[in-house]
Amino acid sequence: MNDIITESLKKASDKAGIPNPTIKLEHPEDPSHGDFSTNVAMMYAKALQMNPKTLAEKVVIEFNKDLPEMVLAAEVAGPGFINIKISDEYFAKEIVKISKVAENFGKIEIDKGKEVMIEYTDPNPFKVFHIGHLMANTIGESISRIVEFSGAKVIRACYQGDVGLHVAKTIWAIFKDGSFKADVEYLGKMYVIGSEKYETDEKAKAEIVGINKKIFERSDSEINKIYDAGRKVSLEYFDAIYKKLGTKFDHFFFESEVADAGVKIVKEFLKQGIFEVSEGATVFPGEKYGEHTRVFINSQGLPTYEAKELGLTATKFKLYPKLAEAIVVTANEQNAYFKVIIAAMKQINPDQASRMKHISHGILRPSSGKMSSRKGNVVSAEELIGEFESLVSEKTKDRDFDSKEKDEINDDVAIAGLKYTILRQAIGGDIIYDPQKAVSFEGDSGPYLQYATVRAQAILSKAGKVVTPKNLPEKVDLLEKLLIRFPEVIERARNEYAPHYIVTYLTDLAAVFNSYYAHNQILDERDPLSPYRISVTKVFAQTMTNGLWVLGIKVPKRM
RNA sequence: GCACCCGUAGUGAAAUGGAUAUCAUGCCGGUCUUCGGAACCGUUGUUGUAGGUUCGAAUCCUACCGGGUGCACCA
Repeated sequence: MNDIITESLKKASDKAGIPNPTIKLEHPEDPSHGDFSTNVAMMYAKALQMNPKTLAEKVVIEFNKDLPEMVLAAEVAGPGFINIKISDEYFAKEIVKISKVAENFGKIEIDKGKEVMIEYTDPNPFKVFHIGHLMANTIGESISRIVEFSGAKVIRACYQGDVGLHVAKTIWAIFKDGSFKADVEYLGKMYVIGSEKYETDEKAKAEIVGINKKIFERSDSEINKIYDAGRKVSLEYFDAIYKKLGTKFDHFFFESEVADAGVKIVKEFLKQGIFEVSEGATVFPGEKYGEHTRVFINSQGLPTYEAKELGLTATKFKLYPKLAEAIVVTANEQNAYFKVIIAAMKQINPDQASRMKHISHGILRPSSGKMSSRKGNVVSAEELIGEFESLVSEKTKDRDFDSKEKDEINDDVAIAGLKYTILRQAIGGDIIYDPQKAVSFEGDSGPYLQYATVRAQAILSKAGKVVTPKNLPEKVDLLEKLLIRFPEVIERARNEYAPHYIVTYLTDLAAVFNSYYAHNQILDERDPLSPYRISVTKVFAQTMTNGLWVLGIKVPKRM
């Protein structure tokens, strides 16, 4: 529909004296202004030395001469907008059409045939899986699903730091502690101790650096034993969290696997002058490219995170050479770091560099202060999910469900509340998480969306079979108009890597449906419009289900 | 010190350079509780400051004020 209208407007504008115009079609905020509007006349008025309103009138006259079928009327309004009204019949017919193939409603094909890798979450074995990882996972999973919904083949990747100083710090503390427990909480504690000593105690620092080297070399059997056991218990623990969150990774990358490749690249391009040796370390002199200098190989000859990143990227493209995009989701404290990496990549492999995309998120903070697993004042994902779950179970405790179903509902609702909190706002900013408000189920919330969907599902199961309606309404509601926009919303979310457009849309849609529900009797055997309303309800339920799926939120059968 | 990001009702957010800045929450007031009231309807209240660009600025530019993050061998 959008394309047809844009085309007609283009022709009309051309006839009205605007040669080859760019047409921007938008939905006016105020529905009384029509279903579409465009500002072509205002955009080109100045260049043509005309009054925008007069120009708009001319365009409308031309447009009216050959109206697309679904358009009812076009008129000039305000400072020179052209407002377009679509016939109610068109909307009603579209809804009926969609109701027959609702399962795929919203899927688009702009990425058909493309392969896209998205790397996200990236927790580190031996460290806590904290709420930052939870945030990255929620965002990365949603972007993955948006891209999938757009037709691409998505490869979900997770990159885990199984070597590096953080591991050495943990193992050092375990040696000092004298005992070893294969338990993530214990490992987390040891990491905090090792980290503190590294900063404050020169002797400890030297020992940790020594252990780090041995980890890389795998030269000490006692270290290897602790290392292997600790790595295993961490990874199993992460798997349990992914399951709960609904993520299935296609590929796990480990720092230990990409380190050598990274070192090789740095050494090769050191010869070509891209890297330099400075104070015993191999660095990338970022200042030459408007960035800052970073160390890629330290003075002990070990690769830093930077070199490993290069190795990782090279490995990704080696395994999947066709990748149209290699997206990486991280916290925004890594923004400057990634700029340097991409600047270096541009020198090493400009083609691959152009396919890299870094998306960063802010922090999810419980009350105040920066969260850091180094300082130990972290909220773990487990704690946060647990908190949500117990608040949800408080609300469902009087419901008449058996305990197994209730557990599932509590899980789905808690995760919905959490993911909604993260995805409702534009990616990048901090999310201030007030425990009380985040769990409140009133108004904007994941459970509100689930509830509206569940209500619609209940009606549908009572209605039985959805039949093709014989009667269509003369006037459609805002609900139908909104429903039809779903694929547009997906496309915009995909183009801007912005799940929050979908959240905003679904929240709007659920509110409009709840209002429709309150004002219309949907099931009524005597009402000839009832079959139509059932079709609308079906399209609504499926749009919500599909939209929530894209956000990584499940819809329970009952709640 | 330098660089980047962010300042929108009491609170949390939205807004593709467009029309009267939207939504939720909060406060106050209301709704045949037949299809699931975790709902619906109404009232109240907002673009950090000062300039500039533009027919039009929350959005772009400059300065200032306030907050966050990052800047050499951590990840």
